[in-house]
Amino acid sequence: MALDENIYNLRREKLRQIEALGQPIYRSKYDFTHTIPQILEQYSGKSAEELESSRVNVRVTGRIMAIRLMGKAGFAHLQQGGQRLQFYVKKDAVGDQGFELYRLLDLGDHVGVSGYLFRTRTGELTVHVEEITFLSKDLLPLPEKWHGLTDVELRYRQRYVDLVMNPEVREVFLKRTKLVQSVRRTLDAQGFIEVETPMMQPIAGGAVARPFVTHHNTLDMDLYLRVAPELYLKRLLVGGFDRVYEINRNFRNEGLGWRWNPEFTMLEFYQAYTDYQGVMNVTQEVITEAAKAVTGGTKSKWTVTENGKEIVQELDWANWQKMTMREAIIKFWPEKAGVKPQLKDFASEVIVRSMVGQLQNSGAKFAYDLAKPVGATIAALFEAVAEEHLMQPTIIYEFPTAVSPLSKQKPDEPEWTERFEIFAGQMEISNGFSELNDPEDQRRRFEAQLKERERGDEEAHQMDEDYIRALSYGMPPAGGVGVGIDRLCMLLTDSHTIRDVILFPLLRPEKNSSGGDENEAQDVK
RNA sequence: GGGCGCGUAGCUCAAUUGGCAGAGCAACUGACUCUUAAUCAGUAGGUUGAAGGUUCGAUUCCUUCCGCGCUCACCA
Repeated sequence: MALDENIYNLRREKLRQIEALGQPIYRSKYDFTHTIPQILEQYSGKSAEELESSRVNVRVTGRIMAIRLMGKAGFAHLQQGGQRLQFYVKKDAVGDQGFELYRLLDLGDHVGVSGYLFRTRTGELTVHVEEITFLSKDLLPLPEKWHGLTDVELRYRQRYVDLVMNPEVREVFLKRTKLVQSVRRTLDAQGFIEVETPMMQPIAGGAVARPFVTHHNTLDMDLYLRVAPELYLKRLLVGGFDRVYEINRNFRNEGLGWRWNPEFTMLEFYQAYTDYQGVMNVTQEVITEAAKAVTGGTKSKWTVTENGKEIVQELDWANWQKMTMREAIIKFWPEKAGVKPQLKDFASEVIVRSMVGQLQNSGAKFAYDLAKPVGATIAALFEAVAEEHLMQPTIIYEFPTAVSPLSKQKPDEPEWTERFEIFAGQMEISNGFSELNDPEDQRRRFEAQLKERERGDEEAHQMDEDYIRALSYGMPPAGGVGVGIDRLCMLLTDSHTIRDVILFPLLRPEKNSSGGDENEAQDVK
């Protein structure tokens, strides 16, 4: 049983006693004159004398986070908007009934107090209460007051308690809101329009990932939760919306981890008549502005643990590193793997395979599949060799065609595409490219993906005939970008798990009785 | 799915080679009209995640299960 029944029942009894005092329980409104942050902002600078000479009457509400009773008087702290304000209750000032109510209050209760501001002997700004109004009862005990709630599972399962107890958690989510607001502001100012495209799609396209499946009863059809909005946004380019964006959830039926949650928030935007270089610039601006909105500057802290030691890195969001994927592999080629490859080596499948051999002989962990096209092997080399070194915001550009089914090829090198990704803090946070708009080329790419699928690659892209039809009506040249909002938020708030930037991350279902009940155990399996 | 670690009161944590399961906060009773980790006196709160095993005796050792965390794999 998750509830503490003793305390719950005691507090219900107190609720009855409060009702007996003539206070409506669970009343519907309270007219306040200030929020606690407003009072702190307006009166923190006022001296005791100033407050005394011009009496400031206030009505404020909040949740009681600390309470001290001393016979016929008492102090308590109210919390609202992440901030706290003390109030002082004196039996002489609130009367017998008012003081009886005060005696029945518990940590966590919501009250409204009416009175005037003063400073205590120790100088703390405090409300001298003349009337106290009961607003809502906390029937369950809050966590212990100075350690707070640290159990990570409880923090995620009961985020509401986490938010009450841990101001820094509240702060992260406020920053997340600032981030998203900033992204919208930057794109709106450049004439982008925000749209909403289907979350439920008959074909899960636009990214290579396993989808969630659901079913519509009336139409008796399976639908996929989208893995990306990409193909719909590009249909809008065909339709004449030249600058569109969407900030919304994507769903990928894959593992959970420090940077993966099955549903995550993605910004995607598309701009007609420009290429990957054009949208790269927009993306840099969007991210730099977001960093300013969240941190006030262009730099953010990123704490890395190396060999048990915490090292604080400073990520500079106004200073972008830039290199091609091939250059990155060469630059970060490990010494123990022998001679560095050269740019021209990537054109030879034989040499790329020998690079794989070199890397494996050096003992590096390296997952690859030689049955896949050579481009996929190069991308795997990049991940194995370079990704862990990409700490500062870095743009990696020119990706193999084999792993870029929706990107336009480089005119002079058809094995490579006009595509870039942005990395920071060893995470991929963005992916963009010149959009493939040749319907026949697109059909061939889909067909190549179908072969991968037949080979057993469940994540290979499906054929989307309607998308090809849309392209056949003519899509303007365009660049498009996706930005992982959760990961960007992690980087800007020094959060090292995606669960710390998602209010309600996915968790295993909670058991409704303690212990290993066998029937339930089977259900879980 | 593999490896490592953890699970003790509502919360945060103790408990010697395996020898009576404890503290602080929260709660309850009482005292206290400027406290702020309020203080003081007292009270209550536990199937030590679950099941089984070894043992005179298990929070401690073993097995299985459940849950959580970290990590590897998967996730362009």
